[in-house]
Amino acid sequence: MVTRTRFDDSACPVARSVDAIGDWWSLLIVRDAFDGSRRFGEFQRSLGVAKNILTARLRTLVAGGVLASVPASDGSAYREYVLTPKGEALFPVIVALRQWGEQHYFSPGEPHSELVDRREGQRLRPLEVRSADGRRLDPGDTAVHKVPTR
Amino acid sequence: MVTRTRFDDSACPVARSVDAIGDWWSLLIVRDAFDGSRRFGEFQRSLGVAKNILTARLRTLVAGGVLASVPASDGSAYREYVLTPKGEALFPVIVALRQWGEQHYFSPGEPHSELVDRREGQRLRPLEVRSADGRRLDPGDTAVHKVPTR
DNA sequence: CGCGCTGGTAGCATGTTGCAACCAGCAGGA
DNA sequence: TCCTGCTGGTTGCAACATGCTACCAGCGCG
Repeated sequence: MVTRTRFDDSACPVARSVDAIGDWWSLLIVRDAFDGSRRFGEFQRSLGVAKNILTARLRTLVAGGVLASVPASDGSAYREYVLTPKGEALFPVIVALRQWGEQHYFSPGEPHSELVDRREGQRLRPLEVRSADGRRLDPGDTAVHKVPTR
Repeated sequence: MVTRTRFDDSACPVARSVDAIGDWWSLLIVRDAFDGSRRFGEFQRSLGVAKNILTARLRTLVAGGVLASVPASDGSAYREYVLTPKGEALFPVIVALRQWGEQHYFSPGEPHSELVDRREGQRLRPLEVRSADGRRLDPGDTAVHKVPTR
């Protein structure tokens, strides 16, 4: 039932993304999906979310094309939830949130889960916003080009 | 009153970020701050959010150190809300959400607000997740290194 | 000194969340 | 075959959060 958007500045891609994801639980579900969770129970245990909420979120994520519901890979009669290409495209969003959290909400040395490069086992390089010709950009180097309402 | 976290997998930086931001409105407030909004009324008109909600969100963002409340720059007795360095560090998060929205929730050619490089006026390069040694990484190239609960 | 603007509060209806209980299908064991 | 436990839900209800509307206080200008 995501027919009506909650945020009416509909020309802004950020608002549409936010509306498409739905809520924070959905984002954490996506994070868990990146971390390898596939089954209802895995998400439920990992998140500690109420089952009815999880049911609803999984449904809207599937309806929104972020997750797909596929037959379980272990041959059982159950289903699994896997990221679609559109869901995988959320990777930079999750990484950005992760890096911001690492930076500002952990004391130095405090243990936390880490996202590492599978080949080298090293932590990732911080995300960088770059211009079309490759210069690093800070917020002040950018401007929002508002579209005329015509 | 963000004393208690809503998400208990507290070793995950993503969860902490999500908890620190609070809700989607807060994220859109931050987006507007990047776009140049500073005054209560600007946020309110831009977002269409109820004023009591906006009041609460601005307060928690200030309490969380994402925004700072400073005397108005025009000399009036009012206050303005500006991003702190911690708030500015959310830039990649907003850019990532924006790019995902542009990619998946607009028809080609559909008008929308654009974030451009101020110097060249060009749209930004898509964010790229890279390893420490600079290789581009897809989700499958990474793994979450869960921390032992000791 | 009156009026409008900004930046809020207060009260209330409604919607959403979360908890707990319940339930159906499948699987394995005795 | 029946018992038992696990997975993946659904349902009902109480509590909380949201959003709307009305109201209000301080500033600033004429």
